[in-house]
Amino acid sequence: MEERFRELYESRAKIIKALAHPTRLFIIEELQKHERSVGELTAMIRADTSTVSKHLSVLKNAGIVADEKRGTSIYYQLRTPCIMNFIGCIEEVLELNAKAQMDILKCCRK
Amino acid sequence: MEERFRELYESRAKIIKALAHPTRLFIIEELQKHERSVGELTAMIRADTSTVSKHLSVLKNAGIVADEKRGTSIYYQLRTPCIMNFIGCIEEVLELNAKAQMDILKCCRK
DNA sequence: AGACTATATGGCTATATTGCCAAATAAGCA
DNA sequence: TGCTTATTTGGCAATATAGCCATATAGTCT
Repeated sequence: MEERFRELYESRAKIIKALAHPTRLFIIEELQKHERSVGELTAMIRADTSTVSKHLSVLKNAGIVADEKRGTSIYYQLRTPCIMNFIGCIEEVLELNAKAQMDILKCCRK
Repeated sequence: MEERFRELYESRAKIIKALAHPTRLFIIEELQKHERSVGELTAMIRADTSTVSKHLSVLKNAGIVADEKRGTSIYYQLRTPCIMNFIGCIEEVLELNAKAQMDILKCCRK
């Protein structure tokens, strides 16, 4: 693997890592419907504000969401909705896994 | 966020986490072209065999790749090629980020 | 200015991940 | 059987991440 390739994969991995957390996946799915303020998200997630804020800043640093101050709150929105497509693929993996698990159960029971 | 939702996001995050590493992204891209043995991949990546083997087992546990022993080697293949689509979206994020960076540079220079 | 609200940051501990080495396993072959 | 090759596993040190608390910042309102 050549060096410049390694860098490309590194950049991609950084973005993907930003997606790789349950809370952040929730946030992304929520933002796809609506833009949301930190407070609104915090209420839905039921965690410390600071925790939610940190998750948002991870997403923002990765360039996945953008924020906009309006009135007294800061609203976050999804910057690249294509992110959602990819959830579909993850779901496909999960289904395959579940199916494989079923097969194991079926085959070894009479 | 209700409990059962949390579990769904948890499952998704596990899969995504398995993708979130440069070496594993390389492996996935490589497997999309070809199935490959551990040895072949190790040669391309130039890391310890044990390291590559562990990366492969992460991908396998997530259900992203499957392995098949044939002859003296174990060949790994991509189980859900849709994984590749999602790389396209990651690329889109990277491009947006780069563009934003350019804008910053342009705007603040005379 | 002072008080209040919304959000972000620093600091900390607990936990997870990475990558190497050494050792274990598994299979094929002399 | 013993040797060799291919791959996996265990152990360990270095590093990164998560989440909470306390604190800081920024803006609004009186």
